[in-house]
Amino acid sequence: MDAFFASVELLRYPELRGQPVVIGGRNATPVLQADGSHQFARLRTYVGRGVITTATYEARAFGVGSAMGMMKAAKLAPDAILLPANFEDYRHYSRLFKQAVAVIAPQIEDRGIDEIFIDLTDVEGETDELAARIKQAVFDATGLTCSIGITPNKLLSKICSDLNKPNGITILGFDDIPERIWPLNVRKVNGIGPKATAKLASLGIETIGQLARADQGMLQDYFGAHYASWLTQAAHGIDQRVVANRAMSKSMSRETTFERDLHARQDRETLSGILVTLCDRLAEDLKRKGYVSRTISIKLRYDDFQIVSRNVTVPEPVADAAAILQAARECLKRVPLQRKLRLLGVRASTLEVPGAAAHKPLPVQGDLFA
DNA sequence: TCTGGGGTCCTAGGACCC
DNA sequence: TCTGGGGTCCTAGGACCC
Repeated sequence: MDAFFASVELLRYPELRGQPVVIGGRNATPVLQADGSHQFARLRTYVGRGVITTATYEARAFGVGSAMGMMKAAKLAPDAILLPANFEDYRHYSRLFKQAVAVIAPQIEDRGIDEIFIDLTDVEGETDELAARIKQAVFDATGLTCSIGITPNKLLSKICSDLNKPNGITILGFDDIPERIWPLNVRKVNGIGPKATAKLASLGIETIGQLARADQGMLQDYFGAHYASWLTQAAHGIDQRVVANRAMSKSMSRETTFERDLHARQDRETLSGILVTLCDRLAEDLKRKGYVSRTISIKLRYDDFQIVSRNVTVPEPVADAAAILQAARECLKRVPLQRKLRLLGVRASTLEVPGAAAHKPLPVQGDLFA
């Protein structure tokens, strides 16, 4: 989806169309005026720790974008309109667009709130006509635009879906790789993040084409055999992964960054209240999905941004807030609490659906020596 | 007064079992 | 002058993604 959160907000506030708008923070709810219009906050008035989750393309023209600190963004685009995130709305539109696509092509893999992989192998129709149909269905259901890449596999489609944003269609075959993929920066590959990009740059590798030609032995020395081999395959556009409809979540979590850093002793009451709230919310989430959990974890971020986690496996799966809280407190006892804290989180993993027969995945036929 | 919140997958060591 | 080979589960951290 194109600038998803911001685009959903524009459905509600169409008067903001064409303006730089950013989504983020907690307390920038527009105020309804007596004349029926809204008073919107400007980015320059923002004080606090938030980051931008989404920016309209007009805002991006100022150099602001996702994950940028809002204080920094305010310097680049002080007059941009600031709106708080409404995740309920986004989840609603997320369901709508996914359902609309599913009518045309049922084989779908979820990639988060605003993105999916679609297997079009067995769907009738010409490629370009299919892309147009999908975009139209999404628009009819939501009033929102999306961008589509159609290629032989997930890796290439992910790259291509980004090449013609917003409202774009990119169709590409293996033969097009040298011309259209190899000039791109390695960072465009899903799975090459900031760390790997920096390491590759230090080896003189900037583009996907350079990566494709890189010496395998050198890559192995720097990245290990497994990742090195994946890098080379990726650079050649090779990706055998299937579009998999995952039925169950692996984990669910709730976390929060505090308005100011808190100390385990001085701010004991405040922290305790936050922990209780997080456990309550997590329990709600689990119950809504019908999950129970056997592993409860806590996550702390210290004021120096170091992250630590502790987890405990409980003898019987839990879903209620009190049991989660108890497990979380067990974990907290095992973590150093000298430094001030910036973030606290609680996670439930090893999820099960009570009553459902324990589902063991079938062993995959090995291809190891083929 | 840089740096959110929700996830997935991988690695690696240790305990423990047969 | 020893201490195999296979497996599972648990824990902690890290890279990466939306």
